[in-house]
Amino acid sequence: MDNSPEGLLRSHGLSVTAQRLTVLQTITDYPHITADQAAEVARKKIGAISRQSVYDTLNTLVEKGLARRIQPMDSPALFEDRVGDNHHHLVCRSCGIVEDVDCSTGYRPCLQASDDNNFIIDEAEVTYWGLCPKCQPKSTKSQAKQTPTRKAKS
Amino acid sequence: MDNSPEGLLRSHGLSVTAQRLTVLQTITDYPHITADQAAEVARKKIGAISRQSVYDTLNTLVEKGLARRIQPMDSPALFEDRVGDNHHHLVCRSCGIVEDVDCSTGYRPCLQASDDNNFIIDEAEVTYWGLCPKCQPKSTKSQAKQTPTRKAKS
DNA sequence: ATCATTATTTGGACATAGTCCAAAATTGTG
DNA sequence: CACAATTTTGGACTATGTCCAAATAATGAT
Ligand SMILES: [Mn+2]
Ligand SMILES: [Mn+2]
Ligand SMILES: [Zn+2]
Ligand SMILES: [Zn+2]
Repeated sequence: MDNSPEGLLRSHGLSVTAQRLTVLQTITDYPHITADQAAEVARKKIGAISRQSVYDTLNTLVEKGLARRIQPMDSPALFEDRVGDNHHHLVCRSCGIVEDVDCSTGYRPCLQASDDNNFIIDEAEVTYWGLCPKCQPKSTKSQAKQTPTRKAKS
Repeated sequence: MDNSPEGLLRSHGLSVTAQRLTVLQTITDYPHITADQAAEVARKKIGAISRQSVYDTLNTLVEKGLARRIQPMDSPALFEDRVGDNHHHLVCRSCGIVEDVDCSTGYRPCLQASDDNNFIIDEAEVTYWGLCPKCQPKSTKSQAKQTPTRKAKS
């Protein structure tokens, strides 16, 4: 009924547990975190939590619409608590950092397919690939030798 | 030098092997195929091919720009030979079928991010999610009970 | 507060997709 | 044909995630 984390869980029919509260806090603190990274963080906060519980919690949060899962190529799934706005993502090919981008047309689905092939489209998922500021060649200055982890496509 | 499959491989510095020719033909015949499915098809054509060789060939083809890899959520990587046009994809949440969609603005990157966060963007990857014609509720008629394999997001 | 019921958590096994590696086979070259 | 370089093979291994049944914890009703 209130808007505390506890109330948020209860209002979605979920019982309140230390594990869920911790995972929920974790994806708020660290948007675009992997399940295993979230487990690490959660363990620092509450001492122990099973891997399965982290996965269960994340899956439940996604089901209930309290979290969103994205899955950039060559990355394990990433979780965030920013939901409902169908925002998009910028991914750095070199360091893998993920940044949010507002949906340019505001609402989901935000894009018309040039031909919808008679599909009923409910979502347009957009991933922008490129180089983040830190990973960009620094023109004249001595350039840090980056080993790209994700190669640009043809 | 010519435009046979053999010439295509040679012109990219690759030696010509039965395995490569077969995998190349396979992704032409079956766009959006998985590595394991491609292995199955290839085996029917030439009797035997190792799983590793299929993966190696597909990776090499992608590196050389002769194939493209896409990775819809909850799916293994899919390969196709349609390259260089940065086209997009429609994915059915129910049956998983993947269809091509032309890039609406013609050239890559085809979309401006609303804020590029100072990234240098080289590609905009778009995946449209929805229901294919076969998986859509058939209004009045008796409706096949579909068990969606991929749930719609909040 | 205590109990009973239900939901959650745990750890271990299992599944899938993919890579690493060294030996064997094949390809391209002279 | 023979040699060197490349590719293929099969088996082990890794990473990410799910399945399962037993143990534990949370909720609702006395
Ligand atoms: Mn985000
Ligand atoms: Mn395609
Ligand atoms: Zn970067
Ligand atoms: Zn379908």
